[in-house]
This record gives sequence, structure tokens and C-alpha cells, in this order.
Amino acid sequence: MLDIKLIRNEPDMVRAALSRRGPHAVAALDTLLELDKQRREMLVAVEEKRSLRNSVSEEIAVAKRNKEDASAKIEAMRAVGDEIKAIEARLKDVEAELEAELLQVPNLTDESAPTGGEEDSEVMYKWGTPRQFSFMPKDHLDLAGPADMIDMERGARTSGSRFAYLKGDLVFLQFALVQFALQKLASKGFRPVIVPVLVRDEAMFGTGFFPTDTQQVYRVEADDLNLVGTSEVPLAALHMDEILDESDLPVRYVGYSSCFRREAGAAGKDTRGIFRVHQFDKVEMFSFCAPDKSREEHDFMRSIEEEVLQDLGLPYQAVNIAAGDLGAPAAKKYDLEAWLPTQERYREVTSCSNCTDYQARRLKVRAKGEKGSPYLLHTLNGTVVALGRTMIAIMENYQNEDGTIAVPAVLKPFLPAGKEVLGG
RNA sequence: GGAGAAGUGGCCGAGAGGCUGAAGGCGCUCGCCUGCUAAGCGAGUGUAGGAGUGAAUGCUCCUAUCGAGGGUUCGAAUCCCUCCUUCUCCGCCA
Repeated sequence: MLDIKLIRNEPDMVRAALSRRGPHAVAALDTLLELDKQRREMLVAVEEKRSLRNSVSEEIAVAKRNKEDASAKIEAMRAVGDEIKAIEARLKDVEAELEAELLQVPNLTDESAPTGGEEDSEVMYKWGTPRQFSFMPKDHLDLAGPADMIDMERGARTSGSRFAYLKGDLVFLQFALVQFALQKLASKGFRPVIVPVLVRDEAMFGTGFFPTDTQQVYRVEADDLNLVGTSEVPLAALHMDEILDESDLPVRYVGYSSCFRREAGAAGKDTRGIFRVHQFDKVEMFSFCAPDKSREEHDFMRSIEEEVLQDLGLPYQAVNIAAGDLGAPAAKKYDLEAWLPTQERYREVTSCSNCTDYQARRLKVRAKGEKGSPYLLHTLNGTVVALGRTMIAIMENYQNEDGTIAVPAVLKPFLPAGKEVLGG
């Protein structure tokens, strides 16, 4: 959410920063300004009347104590009370409307995010060299299917399409990756957290997934809860309504959770294997930091993501996402895309976003120093390891001609002793 | 799931329709004082919104805020309703 005061005081700047996302992003600005004006007018009116009522009520109290007659004043205040109620009712409507509009407005874009849509995202650089195969490489499902490490058919029978059973060595691989990631992140000051994956609407609104992305979310109607699509949601909400101690910043967490996505609108896209499924597990980092440090923190997160892929020996490219392709809460986003030999292209495996104060304003996460007033923090999130996609990349890049999969050296300590290949 | 109890400032804790933004204590900040420290004395110390004013750190005033939201009343921390959270007991369960 943007600060209404910023929109009020610097409408041209706001309009310019938002229009880089496309025309839809600025559509509501005039309405917003008009509603804000109405709201403030009503506020002045109602506050004047409340002030009057407060002072006269005080006089009534004094009169009663002195055993004097106050019936005229009481009568007058009864009328004022009715007027207050009338204005309050209209004010409430205007505020609700203002809030609803404001919730739809995406974050301002960072000037270093490229202008334009998806096709304008900028490949910043590449790392590593895609492997030259002396045989025809198989895709992840051709590798893991015959070895009975991925079972799509039974996943579909149990839960429907885009659900899978992962079995055997793939399960060991997943937990090895989790251990590897958690230990690396812990050593960099990120506190490991296992989060609730069912969250209230507040958490979804607070992180900016609601009201715009409701169709992507599994909702448990009976309890008014939502299954999270990423542990970003419960991690961001971890300090909702809190004022953190400035000296503790940055506050960094690494979460591990299952993630649930309806993938509405993705019909027919990435239908093979586990590249795009309704449920997957992910190790996610999250940071609350001082406003003037978030760019630095964003680069730090990207460097961690790169370190993970480099440690795993997976060739990748880093992409600076264009303004028009950013999610609503993000001011700037980097994706890392790993090389998939059978698709002969780079595919997204991690993503990290600087949400500036957009989520913090909604969630009311602030910090305060020795002196001065509380201020909103900046929030950042980034994928450490998206387990499904990272395992796909490992399988495809590390495959042997016989269909087994070699193990990246850094994972060996986290796999069962003596396991040299997966799926053998 | 059933039955009870409770939620007050950074913390503890009083208050039970008006004189309460909230006693008292602790903590914290500033000042005074005392060889140092401790103690003592004095003052200050929540958040948000709005109006006015200034070049500006700001200042003045108003409004709201005693878990959240409604209601009763001229007036609600205090009375009523709904919800949330915590605790105790019973049931169930990994």
C-alpha cells in the first residue's frame, strides 16, 4: 500500500512511477485523490462536533455535581450526537472506499527496474557453461519416472492433475537441499523458521496477495483461512503490528514450508512433470531492514541465491524484471534462471523482491531507535531453494547416460552415507 | 468440541458511567546533587489521524485510542452484543 499523503503531496511523481507498470496502475489515482479530499472534509466536520460534545458533556458533568439543571444542554447534545452519527456513517463509507481503492494500487517502481513488459526484462549476466552432452539428455520426468522417484499418475489419482508423489532418492535429495540451504543461511544471520501455512486474510492482504491474486489461493472456507503460496506470507506477518528495535536490524529469517498455488490461468502451461505443480516445498529468505538499506539488502539476497546455484554447479542467468512484469508489492525484482538442457533455455528457479515499505505499511511493521518516531521498515523476500525446480535442474544437468543422476559435491554430506548416484 | 476465567501505557498494576490519556510502582530520558558507583531530588516519557503555523529539526490546537468491531447514553476503560487471543478443567488427538 502506498502512503495516501505521498499520493496527495506528490501526485505527479506517483503517477510517473506507477505508469511504468502500465495504464491500469494509474487508473484509480484521480478517484483516490477525490476520496481523500472528501474524507478530510468530513473528518474536520465530525471532529469539530465531537470537540463540542466533549466540552459540553464536561459542563453537564459539572452541573450535575452541583445539582444544577442541565436538561437544555443534554437536549442540545442529543441533536449533536445525531449529527455526529450521520457524518460518521458517511465518513465510514468514504474511508472504506478509499481503503479498497488504495489496496489495489501497486507499489511504486524502482527506477532501476527496466521500463516495459515481460519482454523488456533485462538479462544482466550469465554464470557457468551449459554442459555438452555426449548422449541425448532426458528430461526430469524421463529420468525420475522410470526410477520411480516421481509418480504423476498416482498423484493425479489421489489429488488431481499437477500433484505428484516424490519418492526414494528424490526425497533424500530434497532434504539434503533443505539442510544445505538452512545451514548456509543460518551462517549468514538468517534465523530458521517453520511457519504456519494456513493464514488469515489479514496476512494475505498485508503481504499484497489480496485483493489482487485471490484466484491463485486455496481457501479453506470453513475456517476463513488461506493456504500460502510461499512462506513469504507468514514470515512477513511474523512482526505484524510490531515496533522493532532499530539496533536489531536487519532482522533476517529463513523459512521452510510447503507452498500451495492454484495455478489458475496456467492451463496447458508446463504440464509435464513437477515443474509447475499445485504443491511444492521451498526454502525462503525474508528480511526486515531499514529503508535506506534495502537496495543493499536486495543485492545481498541475490548474491546468496547465486552462491547456492554456483555451489550446486548449475549454470544460470540473472534477470532484472521489467516494471510491467512486477508483482504488486515489488518495487524491483531479480530472477535467477537455471539452464535446463532438455528445454535448451534458462528457466526461473529463484526470485527476490524488494517490496520497500509496501507490505510494512499494510502490516504495520515498524522500527524505532533511541530517539525519534517509529518508521516503516522495508521488506524483502527471496527464494533460497525452490525444491521442485532445483531438483529438476540437478537431475537434468547431472544425469548420466544410464539414467542415474550424479550428486553435486556440496550435497554429499547431507545424503545417506555412500550414496554416489541417485535413482540407481 | 463442551464448561469457566481473563485481556488497561515499554513492563507490573489501580480504576467499576463524568473531575481518567488513564492513580501508584518499575523502566527509560534530561537536569540537580554526592570522591566514583549506588542511593536521593526535580522534570519529562505511547501511537495514529486532522487543522493551523514556520525555510526547517519543529511548534500550537483538535480528534481517536484501555484486545477488535458494533450498541446503549448528553457522556463508556467502566453497561450490553459479536469476534479475536490467553489461561484452567473435561473430551479428542500427532
